[in-house]
Amino acid sequence: MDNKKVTFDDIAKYTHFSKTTISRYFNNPDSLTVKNQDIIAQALIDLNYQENKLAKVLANGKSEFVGIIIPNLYLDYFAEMLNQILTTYETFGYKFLVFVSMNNKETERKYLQELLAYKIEGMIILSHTIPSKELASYNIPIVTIEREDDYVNSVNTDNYMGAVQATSLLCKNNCDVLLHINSQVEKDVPAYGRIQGFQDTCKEYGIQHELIIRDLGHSPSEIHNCMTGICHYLEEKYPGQKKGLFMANDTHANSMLNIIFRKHGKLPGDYRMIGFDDSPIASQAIIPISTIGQQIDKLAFTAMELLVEEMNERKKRRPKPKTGLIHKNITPILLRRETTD
Amino acid sequence: MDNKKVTFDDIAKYTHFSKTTISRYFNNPDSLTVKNQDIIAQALIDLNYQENKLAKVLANGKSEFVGIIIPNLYLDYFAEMLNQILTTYETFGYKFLVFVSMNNKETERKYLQELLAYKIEGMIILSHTIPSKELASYNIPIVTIEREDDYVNSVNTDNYMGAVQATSLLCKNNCDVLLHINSQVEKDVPAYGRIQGFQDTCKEYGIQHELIIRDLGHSPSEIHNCMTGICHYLEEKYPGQKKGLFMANDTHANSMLNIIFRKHGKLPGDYRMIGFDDSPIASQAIIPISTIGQQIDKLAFTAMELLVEEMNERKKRRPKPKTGLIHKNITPILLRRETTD
DNA sequence: TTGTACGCGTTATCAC
DNA sequence: GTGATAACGCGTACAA
Repeated sequence: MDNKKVTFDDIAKYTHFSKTTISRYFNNPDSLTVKNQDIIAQALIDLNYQENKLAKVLANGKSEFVGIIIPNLYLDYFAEMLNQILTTYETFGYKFLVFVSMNNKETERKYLQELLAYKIEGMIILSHTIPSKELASYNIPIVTIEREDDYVNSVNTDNYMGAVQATSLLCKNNCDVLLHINSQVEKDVPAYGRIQGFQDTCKEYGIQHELIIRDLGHSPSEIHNCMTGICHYLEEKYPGQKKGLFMANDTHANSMLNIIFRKHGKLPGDYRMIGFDDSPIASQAIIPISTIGQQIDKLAFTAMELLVEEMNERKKRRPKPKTGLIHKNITPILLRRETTD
Repeated sequence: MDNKKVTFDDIAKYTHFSKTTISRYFNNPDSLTVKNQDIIAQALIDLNYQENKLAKVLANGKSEFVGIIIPNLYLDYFAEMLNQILTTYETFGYKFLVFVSMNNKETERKYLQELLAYKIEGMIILSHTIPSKELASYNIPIVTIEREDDYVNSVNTDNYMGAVQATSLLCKNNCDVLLHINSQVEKDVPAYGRIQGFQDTCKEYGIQHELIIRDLGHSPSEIHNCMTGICHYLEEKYPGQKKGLFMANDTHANSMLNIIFRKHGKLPGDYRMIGFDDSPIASQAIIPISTIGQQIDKLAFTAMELLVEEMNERKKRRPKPKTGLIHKNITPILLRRETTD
């Protein structure tokens, strides 16, 4: 009813104990007699006490806040990642302050300041505009996921292995020529492994292949147009040959599949295709798309695990051992569906 | 470098001012001489000061926190909604503490307690397990989005109007029979308007129609199986007739479309279809799906607007006028694509 | 324009 | 087992 906040003082007066005892009831109950515990417990109910964690933070420094900066939520890779990170609350108890950066550097810096002002104990960074060197300079526990990580701890999908799996499968599907269609990727970001893995594997198999790097656009229609162009290109350049397409992600794969399917009324036998991510779109496509499934749950959980370790370290020893950087790799999973044999 | 936090006291000593003056520099700079402002500004840089908003909150009560409880993030309706809500930070400056509830009542209550403990100024609720009556009893500014809202302020899509638009379009497409396929929906949730709007409009047009209410399942495969069954049912019951399908959402629409398309190699002329939500899947489908687009950005912004008003009210007048509940409606937009004429 | 003193709600350090 | 009392970092009357 009343919004008047009841504090330890109120409880103390009500029970004729001191504030200290009330505090102990919460933080070290065993140091009170069972009887007195009951008295206080009852008082909490009578007075309808609600704890104030902010005051607690001010007093002991542990905010139990973790900051998150994520580029967006319309890519379901990010949405699902955030979902999984938030879910770790059940395990670790950390609360999350989340900011969507839209890939703007200045904006991100502003968000970083806000997060620091709220005394977050650590942060998880998924956006990629701020160099890891700068991130590291904030001198706060940080784990990045799937981005440049030269100066910070990180968790990444083993993109290289994923590409190897995808490329190998296409080879075993007896394709004549292998294509990897991707946009320009910097060499220092984990996703570059998809390109590297594709090339290495093709060479290892000694199979004809081509790397198609283009600006694939961002909106669905841009992607669609670009894929249409590439489709024409392929049919002219490799007529009659069995083409194995390793797409950069499931969205692109779906777009390409739709184009081919509408053209031929099916996925012709001279096309095999595999995507990346295991987005919902992959299984909801006109034909379920084979893909390399990122284990987003594991990525998220591992990231928090790593971060929690770091944060605990901060709380204990003064002389932090300053161990080297930790980069964890999560192996993706090959999901065979209907666009490969 | 050092993590020793520098406080107003440190700045005060460094500049030979008092703490109060430092505080004023931030909250009422004009009350200082320009010269002294500069001195303090320089000191902030020299000492590398970082503000502590938690202390500020404890002192003045304004946490600038808003709590969010959202069912999940794998439905992109929720993901996009969260995206849009978080984006309002640029406008209103409120930070968001977000919890994913997975539709568990006890879990949600626990989250509510956590949120209250962090002195949130208000909350936005998208999950629907806790009755609005209980929510209202927490006596804190609340806005719900698209859920039962008998006792709280809310923002909802005008589902009824959306259904009217969809149904009317199918009528104008000269369909012989109209079908609305949905799962069981409680009458007190806004989405029920889709069913009501469909029925009313059909009656108004005097057109043959059927309401198909089934448990449509949750996983993609469950949905697929269910849609397959319904498809058979329709083709047997309404052979040769032009069927206008108003699907409960785009995911269902896409699933149904895939089934029909794979069966006939196209969307036959005796099928028209329209979905709901304007999810990405709608435009990425094998044929772009006509749909009723929820204006998620407007829903989110309006919700925050409403919440901010409430929160400001709390900060000012003691005798809050206790005005009646506010339920805002956002009209959806008909998006004609290729599954309707 | 600037300073003093106290309050915000909790924890930590001593005592008893 | 329990209780004073001083932090924690900042805001805010009230003075000067």
